[in-house]
Amino acid sequence: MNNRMEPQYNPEVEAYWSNKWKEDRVFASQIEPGKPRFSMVIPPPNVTGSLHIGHALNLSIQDAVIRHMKMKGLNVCWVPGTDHAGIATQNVVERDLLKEGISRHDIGREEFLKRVWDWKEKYGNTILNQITRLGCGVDWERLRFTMDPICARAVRTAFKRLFDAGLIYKGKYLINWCPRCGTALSDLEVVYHEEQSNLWYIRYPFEDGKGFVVVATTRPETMLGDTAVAVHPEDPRYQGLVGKTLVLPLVGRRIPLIADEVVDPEFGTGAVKVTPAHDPTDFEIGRRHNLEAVQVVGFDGTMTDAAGEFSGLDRFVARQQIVQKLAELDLLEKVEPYVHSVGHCQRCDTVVEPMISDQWFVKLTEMAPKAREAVATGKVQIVPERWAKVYLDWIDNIRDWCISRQIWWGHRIPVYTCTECGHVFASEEEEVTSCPKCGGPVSQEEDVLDTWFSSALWPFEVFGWPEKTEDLSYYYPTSLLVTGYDILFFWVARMVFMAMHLTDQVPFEKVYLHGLVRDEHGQKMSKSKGNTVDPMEMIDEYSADALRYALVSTLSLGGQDINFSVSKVEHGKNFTNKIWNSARYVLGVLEDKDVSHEPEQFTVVDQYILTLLEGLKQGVTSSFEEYDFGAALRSIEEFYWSEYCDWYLEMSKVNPRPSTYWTLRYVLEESLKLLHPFLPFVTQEVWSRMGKNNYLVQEEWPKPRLHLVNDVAVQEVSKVKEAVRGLRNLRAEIGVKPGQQISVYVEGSQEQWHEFEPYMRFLARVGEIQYVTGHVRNAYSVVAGDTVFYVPLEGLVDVEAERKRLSKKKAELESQIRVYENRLNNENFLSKAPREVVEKQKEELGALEQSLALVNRRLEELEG
RNA sequence: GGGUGCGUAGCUCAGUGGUAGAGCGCUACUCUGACACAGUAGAGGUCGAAGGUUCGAUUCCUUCCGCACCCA
Repeated sequence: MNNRMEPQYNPEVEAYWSNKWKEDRVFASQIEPGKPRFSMVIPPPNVTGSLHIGHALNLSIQDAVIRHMKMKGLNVCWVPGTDHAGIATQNVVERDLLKEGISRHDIGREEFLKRVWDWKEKYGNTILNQITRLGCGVDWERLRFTMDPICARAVRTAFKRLFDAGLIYKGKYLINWCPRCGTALSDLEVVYHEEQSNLWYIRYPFEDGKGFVVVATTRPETMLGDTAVAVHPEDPRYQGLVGKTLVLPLVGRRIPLIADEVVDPEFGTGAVKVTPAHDPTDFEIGRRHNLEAVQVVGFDGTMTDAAGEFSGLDRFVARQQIVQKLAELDLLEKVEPYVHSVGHCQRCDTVVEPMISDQWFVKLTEMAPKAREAVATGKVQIVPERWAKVYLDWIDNIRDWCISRQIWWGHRIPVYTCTECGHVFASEEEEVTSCPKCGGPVSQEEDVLDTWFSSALWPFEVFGWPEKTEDLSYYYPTSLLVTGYDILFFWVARMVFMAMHLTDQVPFEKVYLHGLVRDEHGQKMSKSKGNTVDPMEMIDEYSADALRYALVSTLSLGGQDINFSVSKVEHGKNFTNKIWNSARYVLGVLEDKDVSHEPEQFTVVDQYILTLLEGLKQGVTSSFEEYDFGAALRSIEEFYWSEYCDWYLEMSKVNPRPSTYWTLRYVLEESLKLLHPFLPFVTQEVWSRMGKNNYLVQEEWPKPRLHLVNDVAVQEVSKVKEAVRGLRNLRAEIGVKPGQQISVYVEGSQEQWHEFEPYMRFLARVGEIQYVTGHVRNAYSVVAGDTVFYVPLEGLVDVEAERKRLSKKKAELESQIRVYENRLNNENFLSKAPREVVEKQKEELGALEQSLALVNRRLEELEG
């Protein structure tokens, strides 16, 4: 017995190992010319954030991949880093300022940025420490932050190249505006939720006093900015009226009644108000019909001077008052309850206001073909494959990307205007003081770039782009990207766009998109629902391995969302303890044994476990190749717990031989290697307890050793298991005390069973064993395959109980036999099914019939 | 409106063209010399519905129903 190993695994060792991996630079990667490499960049988490359960899943998968690849002998490089997360970070720091009662405008841009950097220095390491704690094998020497000078340089260069190529432009367009954040947003940053509201029907009188047109709207406050009313050109209700002039209520503006194809005659009255300054569809109508755009909602969310008497009111207050006023004037025909979808700011959930504004855009429409081709041709392979279609559909409907943000924290747009000659130019220099044309003074754009603009450069900027570095040529394109499907458009697609244009290469060869983590009943996790789980609490309470187990073992090949539950983490912890204790036992047994040489002969039982191990190695390796991490982990657990521990370890206690010791150790070691990518800590800890001085991740990934395979041995042992199970079942049913031995008379082949007698004795608590040819009186019986085991007991056998047991077995066998008979009596089956299938069915039927015959005979004997 | 995924044991999920498996939960027994974070035995399912393909469908196809998500 190895006294150094405690009876319970103590996960406190995890902190020790995660620090050791870091200190010993186990995952630091250097260029090794000629050696195949495997490179990956972390999806950089928000620097202000802390690890959430989705990160934990994402990182657990990547770490499993990295460790597996390293064990396969590749030069692995996993680059860690954090993202500056413009709006989110700015919001956090602004909130702090607010506590002091000041706004960022009070202290100015420079001072504000200083505060953000201070904040980052102080709290920005939180998430990095958490990544360490999870056990991630990242290359810490390559740590990057998206605001590092090298990344800033990459952003400027990327911007300049796109700008000079005419792929970035500035213009006045209708964009999504968040009045709370005070900035433009891209289309992707707007989230829509259904809201219960009203449809207001408003009368717009004709100028000539002959009646009115009723328009239906969900946004009465914007009527102040209406510059037309539109109907569908073929709508019979408005034939002959198009072209007439209406008087805009409350404002008095003369506006035309126009016809436009986009109007849906089914909506409301078929007539809609047109507000080009505050609605995307109306903006388009306005362009087609040369309508004026009157901005009535300001950038702060209050009504502008153009709103007349409502000027200065919040847009929602204005809505109430306008409706009330219309009602007073008898211009409100009716109000209907209406559910519609309203856009909100992804960051702060404020209702987004469409605004016409001068913003910077990337012409994704022009960049799309190359990005499309990369995926369509498989240069970038997306796993699971179905996401490729989603990606292509998105690209086929792509729109230009609004990249300017009216905030301070982020990469400032590197565009300068000469105040002398008016020359506008982009520069990759950090500081630009004079105009390259006339030498005059210049002023830089105030806005910063969308954070995703810089994230889109991540896979190449971390290796030194735009410099032609050795790192870049060795590690780039990266081998794999692992991320959640929720940022396919935000990030994955944009990386492909940028990489194809700027590096002429794909950013990564493969993308594995995993699902999102939900709560145990499949509900989305959210703070408001209170069903979130803090991964760090899970680690503290159960261990990082246990958490990783809970996440990864739940993964399926289809990339479905996974339902997280604490009970899975608990199970993970139980599993690590099982690993610990089985190793504890094996090491105890092996203490004084020499297992350095592979034996020439193995027992059947050794061969059984070795054969299953070979199958497992093959299965796990191919699961890795298919990105089926859940299946890989589940199959190792199944093997390790249900075969190695439950059967082999127990059988090894019976007459152990030198081959038994060797097999015990070999299977343990190979299992630890297979498990290491998933449960790095407990496997490493056990590995070192085995006296190994290296890191398990530096071991070679198990290779096939086919000479150890023996399928006959597996079949033989299966028969032993069946017999043992039958005898245990009998013991339980007739209430034999666990400690009490039973005698067994075997009616079957002594040749077959003799070798396994010791195992039967041990596993089923069997004492005396005799072989007989006829039936045994006063005994219970167990039919297993072609053998009957009789178990005589002191005292009388409960004939009724025995009859019941056998009848149940008989019924089971008969129903199975019926299925096989039906099949084999079917002419079509015999003629059309493959020969080997038919043969197999016949064999199976034969075995079942043999068992049934034995059961029937026993039942008859009971009568006699 | 267009698209995707999912409906298998009480719960959470694997899985396969030849009458279904796991974990948790449940019942009974065991602190048996690695592990009670464990072991042994057991109960529990017309694999969402209807058609079709097939010798044979829980598995492949179609339609429908229900749930979730994405896009407009």
